[in-house]
Amino acid sequence: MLSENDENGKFLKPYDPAATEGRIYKVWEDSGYFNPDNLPNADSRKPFTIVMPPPNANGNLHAGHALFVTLQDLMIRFKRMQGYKALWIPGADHAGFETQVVYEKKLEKEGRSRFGMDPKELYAEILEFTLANKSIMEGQVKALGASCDWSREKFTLDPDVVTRVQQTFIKMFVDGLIYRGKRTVNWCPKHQTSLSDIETESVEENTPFYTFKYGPFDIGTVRPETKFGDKHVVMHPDDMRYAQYKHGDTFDLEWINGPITATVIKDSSVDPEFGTGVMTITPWHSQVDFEIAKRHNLDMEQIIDWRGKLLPIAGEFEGMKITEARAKIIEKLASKGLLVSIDEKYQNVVKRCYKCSTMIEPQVKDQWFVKMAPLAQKAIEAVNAGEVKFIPDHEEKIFRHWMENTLDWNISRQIVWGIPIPAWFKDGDAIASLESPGEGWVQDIDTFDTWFSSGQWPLMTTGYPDGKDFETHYPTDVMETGRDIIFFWVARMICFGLYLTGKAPFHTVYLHGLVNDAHNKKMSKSKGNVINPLELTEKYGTDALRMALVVGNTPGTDLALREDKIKGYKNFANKLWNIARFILESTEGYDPSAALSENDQVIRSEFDTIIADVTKDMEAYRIYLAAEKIYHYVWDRLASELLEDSKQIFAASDEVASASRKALLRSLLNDVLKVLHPFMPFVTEEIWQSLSDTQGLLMIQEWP
RNA sequence: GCGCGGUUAGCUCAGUUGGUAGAGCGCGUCAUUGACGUUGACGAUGUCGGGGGUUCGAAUCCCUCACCGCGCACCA
Repeated sequence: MLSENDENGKFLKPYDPAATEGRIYKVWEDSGYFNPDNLPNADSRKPFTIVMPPPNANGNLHAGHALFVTLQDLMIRFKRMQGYKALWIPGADHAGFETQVVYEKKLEKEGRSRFGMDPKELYAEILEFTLANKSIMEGQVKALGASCDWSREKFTLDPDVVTRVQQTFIKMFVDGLIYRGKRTVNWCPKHQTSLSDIETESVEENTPFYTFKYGPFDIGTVRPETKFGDKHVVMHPDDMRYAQYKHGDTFDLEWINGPITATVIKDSSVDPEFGTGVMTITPWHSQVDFEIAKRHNLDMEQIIDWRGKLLPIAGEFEGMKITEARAKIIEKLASKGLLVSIDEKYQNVVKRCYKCSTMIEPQVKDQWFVKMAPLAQKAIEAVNAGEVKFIPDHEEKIFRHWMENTLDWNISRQIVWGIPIPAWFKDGDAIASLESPGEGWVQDIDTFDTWFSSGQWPLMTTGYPDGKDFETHYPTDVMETGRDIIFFWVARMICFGLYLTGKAPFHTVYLHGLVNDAHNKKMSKSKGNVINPLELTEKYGTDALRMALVVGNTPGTDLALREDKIKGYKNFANKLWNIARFILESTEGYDPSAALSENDQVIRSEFDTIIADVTKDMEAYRIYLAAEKIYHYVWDRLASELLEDSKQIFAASDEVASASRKALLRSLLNDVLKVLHPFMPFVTEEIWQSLSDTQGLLMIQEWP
């Protein structure tokens, strides 16, 4: 019998994750096996590689991080045990705009503002903030049991990454895939930067639709405050109602601030069915109008400044915020008898900044753009060829749909926190170069969209183009990440990978859903329903949290994280603990070579069938099923039936039957620990270390 | 407007190639101090969103409708 003073006396008490996990993690880390080069027979192993999505180093880990760490660690531990050279590369993302937004909020709380700050000073402050967060996050990733190779950890601002990202930019510029363009961009007046199309949210809103008298025409608009400079009236060339007006005709009219001269433009992009079939254009503040103006070579003028206030062209309205100006402008037009009608029920799509919900102001600005069409074409081809597979597979349709309709990507950001764009300007010329091309050239002060660098992450982490891991570990195997960043990240990684190496950076994309609260509502600070995963690991143990995140959680589906579910798996960890205790106690001095009785052989092969089934599920990434199957075997079959049955056998005085059963239980326990290890690494390793017939770390045992 | 999901037990969700419905939590009854910060046995609750079709057989395949969620979208 076990006693308190025995080496294994700990089994007399319930399993204590808090006293176990840190110690076990250190044993693993010290073993060096997180680095696959140190694994037994490393050279003959086939590589299996996962690049960890680098968490944004601007805050604590949230429940979504816990999910991806768990899933990826599961895959890695499974493959490592299966004999692969399993490499999981951790990292951290400086997360350009995201981090800058977080830091600006912090400044705001301190009564400071980034505007007016010295850019170098601001950069240094954010860097310090980011590095501090990065180190906290590393500790949190470890607490979740991540068996990633810390010796290969990368940060998106590592000097080699920065240089390589800049070189990609230059290469794309030379290849004609990046151009400098004066085009309509999504401008956030609060954050004072342009944003890509996917960094805006289109929200349908009720906005009154005004119709004004514009000379002989009635024109409609939802934005009267932009209309000061409108001097072109556009209609469809085939619209017979306006056949008497010829393209290029001019006419005089009374407008907001007095008489102006307007010109008739015929353009087939105008929908004759909409409104009166006539509109005026504001090319500087509307993408559509900009396109029309460009087609007809019309001049364009800025009406609203970068802060969202009216410029001198607005006359008496100069300096007013557009929101306050609108009502006053309508009032003035009405008093002049130019207001025809108001449709109060009009539904309009408004773009908003995805971070602050400020209304995006379209502005014309010189920016760097990536030509997406040729890149997207290659990506679609790769998917068609089966080079990249999506789990769940319907995500492929979503990917395809986006890729087929993708617009050029604005990669310039007017913020300091990011990788500098290696570009130089002189007399309207723009070129890409790391060094100054000569006298008179001025360096671009913009930085890259953070996804321009993270899009190259699988290349950076494996040492593209000639690093030691590139040959062995690129293309990687699985990209496991959130469904919500399929466009931001997955699509771009595939494009960059194909462009730079001709190979997609991974063959499988496993997309998980969101981790929501217990009622399946999205977690948010404002709702106060944010669950901190680290608190859960402290309360229930990491193994319990991991199981709760994994069981029944199908890829692509959101998960409702319930504390009672985690508690259930804490009980399971304890159940396993007590199974071990029972087996240890009742098989003392057993004979490992005892022959199994016929019945025990059946029991053994029954478990072999379960193992084969679990293995199949794991290989097909049906982790949610694999977890449930092994759980049920352990609890319902092994504990509830086989252990109970064994008590009878041990009580009867049949030496042969007892010897057989003892050998059976030990063999079942060993393999249960192995199969459960990827799911519940801590408790299984802890038990493994207490068994007399086992050697080395469970972590590197051969999968049964 | 286009696209993608979902709708299964009170709640949160599984159901891998079509073969008479499952898990966890919760609930009810009984037992047990046992290897078990309990656990075990038994049990109740479902016309698997509505309708139609294919099939010997449909939660599962097809069509259609409804509702919920999400993504994309330059009609002023």
